[in-house]
Amino acid sequence: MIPLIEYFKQYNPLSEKAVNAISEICTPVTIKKNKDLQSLGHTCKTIYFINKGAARIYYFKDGIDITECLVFENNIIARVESLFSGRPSRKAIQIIQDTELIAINATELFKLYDTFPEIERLFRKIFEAGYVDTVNRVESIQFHTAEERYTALLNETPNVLQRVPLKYIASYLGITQVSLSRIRASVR
Amino acid sequence: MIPLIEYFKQYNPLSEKAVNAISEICTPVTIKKNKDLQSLGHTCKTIYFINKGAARIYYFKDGIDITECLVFENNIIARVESLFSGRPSRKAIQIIQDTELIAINATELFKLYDTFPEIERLFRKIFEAGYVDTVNRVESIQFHTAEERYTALLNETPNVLQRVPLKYIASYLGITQVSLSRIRASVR
DNA sequence: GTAATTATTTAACAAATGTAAAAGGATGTT
DNA sequence: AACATCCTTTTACATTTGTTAAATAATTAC
Repeated sequence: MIPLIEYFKQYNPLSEKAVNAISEICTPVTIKKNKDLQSLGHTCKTIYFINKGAARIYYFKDGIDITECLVFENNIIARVESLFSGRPSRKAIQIIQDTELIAINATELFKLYDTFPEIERLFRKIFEAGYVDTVNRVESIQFHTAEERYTALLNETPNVLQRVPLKYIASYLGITQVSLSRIRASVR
Repeated sequence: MIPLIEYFKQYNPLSEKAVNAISEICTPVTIKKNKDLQSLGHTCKTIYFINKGAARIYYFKDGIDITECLVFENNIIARVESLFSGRPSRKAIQIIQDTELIAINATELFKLYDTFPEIERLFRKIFEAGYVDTVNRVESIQFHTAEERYTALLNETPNVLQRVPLKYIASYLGITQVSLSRIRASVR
């Protein structure tokens, strides 16, 4: 729990009462590599914090597996388009390495918003930051070349190549495996 | 003000007191076509609601004008990456047609969050919806062809061609004007 | 440890998009 | 009305990325 509380405090100070209330709706989860943490078609009702490991959100477009995002330790992962709309998600969460997580019951969390404005504020700020990241991602996809996106990813996450199969990285970058292979060959 | 209050109530019910408090930090603004509403380099401290008209957020990438988003009446427009980070924006807001807006003072708004949890909740929900839209936009850019994105835009905003110059639409779709011209020729 | 499976690279060709330059249209100003 | 300016299209060619298939490398299962 400690890394999660530290993570929260980066965004908003929390009273002891609020920390306790959040702790009560958290459950530790350990999952093995390649397992699905949340499956396609279900409505997202859990927000996860990754203590250790790596995960991705993915979906199928024309039968092809697409990685929407990659998330590593000390970050939260959730299918926001389902969490905020209440609609079933067309996406799934898969564990990429053996991973330790903390599952936060989102239904209970949203109830806590009514009694703890500081918790509502905390998650407001967390998701505002996620919103900003996503706006920046649009810019990155739209106006940087695939090679620029690849080298930027290596800079942001230096050990990503050791942790994530290239086939997942390719679709995350918005290109095919073949194209990524060519870029890697030309970068060498 | 009435369309703005109606817009708010779609997201969250508001007490009369809250409506009054918001009204006090709102200012009507009328701007002519092609004028910049907010200029590049300033920190975003205003959220706008478009009563009538159209606007875009744009920036320069390698000296080329890029449209990040297009916004029409009954929607809010703000440079969230600056609003939520407090950092100067590399982006500007330009008015595309003669436009009537309501300017919401964001600095004052954020102060209202402390006294009116319902207002904090309102804007939390508004920006959660914006977050979802942006996640969907990533998907659209990454995995749909330019032609698919063009026809999707025509469906979402049927009169967009009458309201927005093609040069803005092209960069919004992530392609050049030449490429958009070719797509339009092939769609005919 | 070996076989089977999965992941990655390479090759050859096709399709989409970019670049630069020129030509046509549309719009605005005087 | 005429001129200048800006917007859009077209053309020709270059570059990037996609597609399919095969070859090689790495990993997993027995």
